[in-house]
Amino acid sequence: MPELPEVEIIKRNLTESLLNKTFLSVEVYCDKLRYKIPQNFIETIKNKKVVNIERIAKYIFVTLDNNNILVIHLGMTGNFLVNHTDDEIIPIKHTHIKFLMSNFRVIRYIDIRRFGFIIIFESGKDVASFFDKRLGVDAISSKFNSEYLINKLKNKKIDIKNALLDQKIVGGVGNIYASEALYRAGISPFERSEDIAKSNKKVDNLISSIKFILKDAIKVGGSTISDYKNMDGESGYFQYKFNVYNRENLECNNKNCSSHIKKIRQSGRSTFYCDSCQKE
DNA sequence: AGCGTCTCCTGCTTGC
DNA sequence: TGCAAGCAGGAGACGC
Repeated sequence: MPELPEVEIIKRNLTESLLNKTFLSVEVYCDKLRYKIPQNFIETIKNKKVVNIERIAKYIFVTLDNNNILVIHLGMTGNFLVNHTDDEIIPIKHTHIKFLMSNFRVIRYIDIRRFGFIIIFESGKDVASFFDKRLGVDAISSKFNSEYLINKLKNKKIDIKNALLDQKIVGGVGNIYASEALYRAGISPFERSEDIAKSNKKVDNLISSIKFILKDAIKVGGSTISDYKNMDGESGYFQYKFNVYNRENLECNNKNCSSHIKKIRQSGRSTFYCDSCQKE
């Protein structure tokens, strides 16, 4: 599932193919994504040049030379596949949008579950007001610091695992890296957010664990990025070496620990943890 | 207001 | 073997 590291790699990949290039054509095969693709989508993009691409949390922002901004979220299964027009373009199921760029790159947006979306904003101001309500700071930015996090957690009764999933608290962490970061920090997923906020040590540890895990995953993804061109588009995401995620009943990777990884449900989401390394 | 649950979607896995 | 149920998860909607 694309969380911050996967989105960052996809953003870097898109930058290579899109930046300073012009959309020659756009084809929409399915407009029913999380938000319906608007009627004017094609005409808004066609013949426009990409002047900037950035990522905040799990969002990718593509700025065009008419100042319009494409805001992209990959949902659960969204991905972009890049080919050259000279390549054999193998048809792939669940291809919803196809872009042809002025550098003869064919970029396909593929999204099996269609939880992703691409919306267009006319200005940066519109983008800001959209995100003010629903997004906190980016998890690997310097703005994600102890003062910020303590402030966000201090009155929250929810489990810390749930807090990490709340994009208004920290942007970019999803269900997989939330479990991984808590394991690395040695913090129980059940610990209440307001209690974490009372301990500077825990807060600092949690922040550095989150940043370490996300940056480390970007490094791993970065080394496998060349495979993207030849990918079949079905799997899509690189595999990080998880310590807890999807490791139910397997031995804890901590050499000094003889426990096994537990899997439980927290607010309808699976949480993986080690009950001996992660104590409240 | 704050928090938990449901929902959208498809494909893979599990169980009868 | 075949079918149906269960599960996976991001984030907005909804309900208490």
